Formats: sequence, C-alpha cells, structure tokens
Amino acid sequence: MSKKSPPMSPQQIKTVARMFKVLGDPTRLAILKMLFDQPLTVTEMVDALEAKQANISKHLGMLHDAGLVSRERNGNQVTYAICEPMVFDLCQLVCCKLQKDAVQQAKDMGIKASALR
Amino acid sequence: MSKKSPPMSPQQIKTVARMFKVLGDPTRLAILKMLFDQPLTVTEMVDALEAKQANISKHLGMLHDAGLVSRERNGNQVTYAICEPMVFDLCQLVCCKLQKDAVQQAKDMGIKASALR
DNA sequence: TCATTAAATTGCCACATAGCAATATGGAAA
DNA sequence: TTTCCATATTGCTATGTGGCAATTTAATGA
Repeated sequence: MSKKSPPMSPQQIKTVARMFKVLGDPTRLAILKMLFDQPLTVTEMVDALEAKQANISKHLGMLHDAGLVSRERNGNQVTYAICEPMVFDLCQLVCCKLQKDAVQQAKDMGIKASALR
Repeated sequence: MSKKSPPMSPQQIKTVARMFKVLGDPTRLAILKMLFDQPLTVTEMVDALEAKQANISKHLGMLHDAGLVSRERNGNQVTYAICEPMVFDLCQLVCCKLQKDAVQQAKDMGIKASALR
C-alpha cells in the first residue's frame, strides 16, 4: 500500500506557497530573527539592520498581513512581535538542514575536526 | 534572562531565504506534493499537473539545485524523488497552521459543527 | 544513419517586488 | 494650533522569474 498525501486544492497550495514566499526574503528573515528574542519597535529594527525605514515598514506590513507578527501602537511608536510560533520551527528546520549539509561537506572534503576548533 | 537566538551571518540568512523562496511557488509545491507519494518521471508530472513540459522541467531544476529532489536517468526518461525529508515537515507545519486558522475563523463566524459535516 | 520520444535549454514577454526618495499620516508635546 | 517624531504610503526603477513557444540535447529503436 502506498501512503497518500492528503488531498489539497490548488487554492490551498497557493496559500501555503504564499506563506513560504513571505519567508523567502533575507530582510524579512532578519526581522523575524530579531523578533524571536523580543518585541521591537520599527526604529529599533531600522537601526539594527541599518536599513531604510520605508523598506522595513513595508516588510513588516507583509509579515503582518501574513499573520506572522502582531502590531501594537504605543503612543508615537509601533511595536511588533512574533505571533505565530510556527515560524520559529520552520526556521529551525531549515537551519538544521543547512548545518548538517555543511558538516557533511566538510567531511567530504576531508577536513579534520581539529581544523574546526 | 532573555533567550537569544543563535547568531547568523547575512550569508546564512540569505541561504535560508533561498530555501523558503524555492518553496514559495504553487507549481513547485504541487510537484513536491506528488513526489511525497512516490518518485515520478517528468512526463508523469506534466500529465498530472496539465502543465507545459518546459515549465515543469525548469521547476524541477530549481528543486534539484536546492537539494530537495534527486534526479535519476533511466534510459530515455528521468525520475525525480524527494531526497530531503525536511520538506515534508515544513509543509506539514504550514498546513497545520492554516487548518487551525480556518477552524478558528469558522468558530469566530459562529458556524456550527453540524454545518461542516 | 535517421527517426522518435523524453527532457533540458533558450529567447521572449508580462508581472511581481525589493530598494530608494519623497511625501503623507498619526500621535505627542510645546 | 504648530511643531516634531515615528511610521506608513506612494511613485519610481531595476531585477528576478513564471509561463509560453521554439530549439537543442540525450537515449532508444528502425
């Protein structure tokens, strides 16, 4: 017997693709990575990433639209926070894979463990 | 004490983003979904997805470059297969989230369980 | 060799989007 | 109100890429 994956409509697949696409940008990942540690205001992120405020704001908008971060206004400024823990797991999975690949590649090239210390 | 996420170089972040970007296309996800069940030839996928051979071939090339699928030539045809189980987990995570969202939204709208049968 | 089938590649067009600069909006303080 | 600061939005350009059509490459068989 062959195990079948659950049926998915084209619309569902599109939705999943949209989620991955939002995660598929370095700046947005950098934003999420900072937010893993703590909620931050836009200015704090702009400063940390040395990026233009307009771009950070746009990326934050996309992350918010995708339901990955929450937005809270505090007087003059807006604080963002991760509101979807899944994101952490997703990044974790990919990072682990890349790390394993790197280790494997090092082995393939005959690099000794001592050289990595 | 605040838990810090592990340090990551811009280069590493780019690599992760690249991985998500590859997953961020509906056609590629549809291909992966079919390959979850079993290895397939290009023609089989073209037929199943009712897509152009050139496009499927291009998408398969990207999936292969990303190290997600393996490629094996058998005489005249080429068979592809998932070679990175992580992909399955990634899709699983996103699908679960979307499903939970849908359930929550149904609840919010006061839809009764009986209406979903 | 030539013909046939499978797959990959190339050139093209249309569209999405990342970054930049400038402007608009929104809230707080003077 | 007026001013100032933080954030969002808009217009723009450049780049990437998805799909299509046409061609090329690779393997098999006549």
